[in-house]
Amino acid sequence: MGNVRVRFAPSPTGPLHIGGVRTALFNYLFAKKHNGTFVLRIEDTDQTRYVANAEQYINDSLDWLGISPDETVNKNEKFGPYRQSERKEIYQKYIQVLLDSGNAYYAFDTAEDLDRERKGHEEKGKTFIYNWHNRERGRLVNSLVLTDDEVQKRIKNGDKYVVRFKSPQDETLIINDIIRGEIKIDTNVLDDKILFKSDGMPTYHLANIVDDHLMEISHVIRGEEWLPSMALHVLLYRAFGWDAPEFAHLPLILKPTGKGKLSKRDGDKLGFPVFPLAYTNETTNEVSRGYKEDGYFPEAVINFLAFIGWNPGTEQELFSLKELIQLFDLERVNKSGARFDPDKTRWYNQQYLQSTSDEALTNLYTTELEILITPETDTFRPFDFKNKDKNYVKRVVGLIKERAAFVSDFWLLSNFFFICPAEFDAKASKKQWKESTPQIMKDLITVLTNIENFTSSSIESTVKEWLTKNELGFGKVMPPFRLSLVGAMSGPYLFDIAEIIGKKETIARIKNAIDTL
RNA sequence: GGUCCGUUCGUCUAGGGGUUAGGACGCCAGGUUUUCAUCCUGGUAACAGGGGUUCGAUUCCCCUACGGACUACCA
Repeated sequence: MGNVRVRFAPSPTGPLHIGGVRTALFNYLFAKKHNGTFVLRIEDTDQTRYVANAEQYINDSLDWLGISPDETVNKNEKFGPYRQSERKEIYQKYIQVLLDSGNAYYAFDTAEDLDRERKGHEEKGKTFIYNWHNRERGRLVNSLVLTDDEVQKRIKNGDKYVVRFKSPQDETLIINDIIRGEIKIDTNVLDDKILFKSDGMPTYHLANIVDDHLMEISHVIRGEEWLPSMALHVLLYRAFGWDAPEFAHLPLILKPTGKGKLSKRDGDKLGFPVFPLAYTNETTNEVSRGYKEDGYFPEAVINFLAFIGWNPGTEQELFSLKELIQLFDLERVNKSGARFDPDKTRWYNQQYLQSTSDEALTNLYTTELEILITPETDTFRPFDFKNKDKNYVKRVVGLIKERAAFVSDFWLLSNFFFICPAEFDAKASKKQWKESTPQIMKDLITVLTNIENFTSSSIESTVKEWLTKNELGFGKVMPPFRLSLVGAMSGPYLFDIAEIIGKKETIARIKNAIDTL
């Protein structure tokens, strides 16, 4: 393969959606696989939809995931500027080339005129296409039906106009897509798309082709929503006399349930993030959840995103970014859309959490406050880890990590290692705390007091010995014992808990339970 | 409506003219843990339908159905 240059070209209209992130990832993987260059270009030609902090958000997201561009605004600028709003003159120059060669023309139709045409056609059950079909009937006002003098007069007069592409007649285009193969298009069904808007800005189609050519893009990897535009784009390259890049249209990410593609609303409704980073809408103050803030590892997000619409053909599921780069192949990308599966994303994160060292998890647990403060744990997180011995926390983490999928689960799973249970699970208390329990617990305290070497195994053997000697059932002792230390019928192996919190605290908690219950 | 793209377990998918159609998530059951979770083992479950081509089709071709995208002076 020659010099590979790919680009991710989002428009800064809001936070980057997970589908966009997947497109960026596939571009990144393809670039790295072929020792190519990954370019980030900002497509901000629509001034009405521009959102100020969106560009920063895009950069932050790619940085967090570790798939930053090689070339973009303020970074290795070889073909800049990388913001389309700063390339206006370039587009003006190139639209003139198309006008001069007769591949484009001026159109003066107003939005109302066009609406009326569309409605009229619709009523007759026909489809309105702005192309040679009706152009020649002289119904539309453009430089194909107007004389040159009239056109010049209107322009001088300050009349609003757009520039349209003159699509060819009676041709069958055979275009190739790396993922889908050959696609046939009849040029007669193609619209004469607007290339240049009346506000002096190009549309996506023009800017995209001009920039991809000027930036020497070799492969265009983008979402399937662009497939219908591919014919226009190929035609545009031809009109300019340029070689077209290769195209690959990625399958869409669909809603977990129901119809259509994944949207922001689905995340709110089903309780999973749709954005890499949390995002606050500046005008509405509405906050959207992000994978980062929900406690996902970037590696896990990369892994599950890579597997939406692609797989290496083996039975391995877990891959590092490095491995993904090695294995990635556009030929193995699926053609059909994939439903998003929140359960599987959780599973991926759990896998990554299990393979993360206790040391690293302890650091996250004690320092990354934004991970800890999630909707679930927000209500009770009174603990300040600053005064806690780090080794103590690390032992706790080692004991509870296998039960967690997120670092944000840790507090719920381990709070009793740090604070004495303030209340006891009502259902469990009723069931496990009987009339005779207080006396048994008092005896247990005596037994525990006499243990010199307060380790899990010695506590276990001593307590079990005492149990058999006095013919006491496990069921009478262990459940209330657990209830005393944990406050509920859950948690790691009980003797391990006792060892970690220590003899003094263990006994204090049993006393506390006797007093409370 | 028109154009284009697609269709293997509930979901993500492997496979490919002759297979017990494989894996993962989820779900269910058993085991471990005298708790809960994890973990382990097992189970459930699929080639959209109809025509061809062929000795043979889930695999190739056509049609239908269904799903999706696009159909803006948005990208």
